[in-house]
Amino acid sequence: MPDRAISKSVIKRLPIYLRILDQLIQRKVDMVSSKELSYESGFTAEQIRKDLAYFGAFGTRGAGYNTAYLREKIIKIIGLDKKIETVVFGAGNLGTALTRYNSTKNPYVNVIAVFDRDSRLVGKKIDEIDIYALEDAPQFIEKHGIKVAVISVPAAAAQEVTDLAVHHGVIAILNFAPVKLNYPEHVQVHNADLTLELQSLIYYSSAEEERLERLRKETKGSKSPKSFTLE
Amino acid sequence: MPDRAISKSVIKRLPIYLRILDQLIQRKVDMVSSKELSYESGFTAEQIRKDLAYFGAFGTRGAGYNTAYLREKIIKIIGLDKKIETVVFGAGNLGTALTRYNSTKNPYVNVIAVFDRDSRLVGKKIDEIDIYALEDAPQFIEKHGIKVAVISVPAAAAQEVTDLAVHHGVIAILNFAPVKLNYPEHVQVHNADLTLELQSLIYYSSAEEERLERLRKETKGSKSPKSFTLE
DNA sequence: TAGATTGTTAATCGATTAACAATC
DNA sequence: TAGATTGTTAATCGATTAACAATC
Repeated sequence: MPDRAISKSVIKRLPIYLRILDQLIQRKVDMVSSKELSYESGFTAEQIRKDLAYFGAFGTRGAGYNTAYLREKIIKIIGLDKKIETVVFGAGNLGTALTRYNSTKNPYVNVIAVFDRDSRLVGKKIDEIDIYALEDAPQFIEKHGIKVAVISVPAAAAQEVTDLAVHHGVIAILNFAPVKLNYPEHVQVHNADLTLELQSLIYYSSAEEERLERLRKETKGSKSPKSFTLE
Repeated sequence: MPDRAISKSVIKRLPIYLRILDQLIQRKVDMVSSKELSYESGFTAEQIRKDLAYFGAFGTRGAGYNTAYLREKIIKIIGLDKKIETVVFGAGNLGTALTRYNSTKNPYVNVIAVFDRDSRLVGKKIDEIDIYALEDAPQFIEKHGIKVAVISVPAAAAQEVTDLAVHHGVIAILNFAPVKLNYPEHVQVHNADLTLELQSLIYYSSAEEERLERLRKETKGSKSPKSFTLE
């Protein structure tokens, strides 16, 4: 186990490696080299080897990594070896999507309850998962020892829900509400603001458009557009 | 405008600054210092000043930044000054959430169409937005000159949809499908894999749990737990 | 043994932080 | 002018890339 804190960039890549390993194992591939992992993931082979080396020597020189063994190791490192139970706050479209997705496609994390303030939704189900009233959350969280929660409520309600969750034992939150949450130091909050993602993407698309436009102009204007590298 | 390419980290922060400025303007705040922006955003004042300085000198020494002026500038930098029209592929829960959200809460980006393969959805609407058949996408994209698309279809369909979109002029994609897409160099793809986010969050929550456990043990074992710093 | 590929150390690159002169 | 805060340069920190010895 690591002495120094591992960088966030490394941690963000681990689940990607895990998914690739899952796919390889399903395809009955026993061994994989860092070069092959590089091809599948888009990261460099050096980086992959270095990332893994932070946690131990999991490979075999000359041969590569045993897929099943490496998978086990990564699962342990992330902490997915014990089944993770999580709850979702907000049974809107996003909450529903997240609940559905994580109960069917995510083999490592289980959504076991959804909470919503809207009494018309309470008592209904998302697939097999019950929707409870927000008031029932404290008891539920404590009873099941829930440590991880997903917040997909409107921005105005997000802080209140955070306070509630944290107060009853939640220490990790994935927040989809477009607000900066306040929370105690021991709590981990990751923000997944889909609007921001989309907006920053625009920057690159406009840059690209301008580049293309400039290109068109230059190509038109220049006398000899023979050797023209796109870069 | 910048000579050297601006780093991705800077670009990711710009929409956050923009949102804070929007809020300040709504609260009739005219001027804001980098220190206040730091408080609102969680980034350091130095970093904010440096980020902005990449694009020009927008502030007034001794006074700070004019909120309306800085907002205008950031909008121009990101490329949100021309109304951005985008389309969503996949009218499932996630696609619906994204469509709703960006048509009501995102003042800078407009979803103008949703495409889905499921004929039972075609012809329906998400709020005011029409759901079209996937076959109609090529014509629609070309007619409206769509450059940005959101992909929220199942993993198995994502590559096909990407190919289609790119082939008809899309140059920027926000991809929610948990697959590594292949695409030409001139296309920008941002991946927003919600499962991966959740999994990497688990790492920190287990680390935190272990730390708390260690703490409990140590506190129990030690004779004099008088001066005990959490950090 | 020869070939392949890891694990690790060193070199480079990039991003953040600190410091401060410029100036409102 | 004095106080405040920007814009910018220099210093530090951290992450990625390159190189290669270790070893299967």
